[in-house]
Amino acid sequence: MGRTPRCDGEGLKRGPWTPEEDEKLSAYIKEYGHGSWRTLPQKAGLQRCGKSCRLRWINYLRPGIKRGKFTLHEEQTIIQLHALLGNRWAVIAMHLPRRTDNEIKNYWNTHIKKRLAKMGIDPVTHRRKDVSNFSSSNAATLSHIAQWESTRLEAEARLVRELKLRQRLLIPSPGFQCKDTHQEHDQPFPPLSMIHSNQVSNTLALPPGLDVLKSMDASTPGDAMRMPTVGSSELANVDIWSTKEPTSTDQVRSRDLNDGCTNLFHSNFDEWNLLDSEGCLSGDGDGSFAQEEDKMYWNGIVDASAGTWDSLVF
DNA sequence: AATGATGGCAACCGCAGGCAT
DNA sequence: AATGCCTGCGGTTGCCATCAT
Repeated sequence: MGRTPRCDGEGLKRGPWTPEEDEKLSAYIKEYGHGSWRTLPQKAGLQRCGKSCRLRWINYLRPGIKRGKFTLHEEQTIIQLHALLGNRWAVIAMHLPRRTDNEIKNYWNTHIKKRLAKMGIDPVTHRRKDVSNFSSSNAATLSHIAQWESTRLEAEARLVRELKLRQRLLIPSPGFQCKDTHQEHDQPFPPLSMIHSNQVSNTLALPPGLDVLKSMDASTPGDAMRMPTVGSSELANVDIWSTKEPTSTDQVRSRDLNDGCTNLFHSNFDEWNLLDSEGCLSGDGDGSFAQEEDKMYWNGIVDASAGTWDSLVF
């Protein structure tokens, strides 16, 4: 494997970007595209290394980037996907259009991680840290933990179900938009007519970010016992039959499936009515939740996952 | 008001994988 | 097959603003 050149070239600037540099970079990319990042700085008249330019563009200057407070939907998507995927920020970012992996990573490290830890939930495993600790904790905390756990399991089960359903049908979920981590573009699935006429490949690759599902698929009995269940009515909510005009006829792309998962999450969150006028999380913006708001927040989780613990059907 | 502690976030570092030669 | 380049990713650092004392 090749060696990565360091950004320590003679006369190369580092550190915070100035407005002038931003303007140069933006203007150049808008005019010519980024092309090779290595050669871009020279062409654009910047005393930066290509890597620095790329980072600045992707995380800050790229059009359509959403900044500021995370919405409840976004936060829940992050938490649930992190429970499934771990620190795979790039994959998680695919589910949060217009957010960068760097921003999500920062938000996790500075807000969510701390909050979960405060509640006695291990941010790494998404499980209770120590049962004995909770024997003396108050009922509200216990309730929150239980809610969190049920929601985590719910998310896992939904992903597995969705995957299995699509594998069984050998079709992807249509209507979902394909969102590249760093470049938004729509790439809907081909219509069923094309699929049925074998105009598209039957290949359904497991999304790279969802490799975990492979192991879950062959889960141990113990793991299976953790899986919550879902009635057939929920499957009906998965809109697998809607069609859109195709732009791709080759094969199902893994990230499309990823996005399907996001929609799945959001289908539950739509029931919530906990957002402020801007659709943002309650709170004062410094990451701390008032106790009452926190209760509502987590109660929303349990509401969303209520009634899904029936029989296990895959 | 001064100073240290803490939090938030942009940016950097180094590794890994894909691809071309 | 080996090598090198380019890009993407995740972890970490360091700066700056805010808060606490």
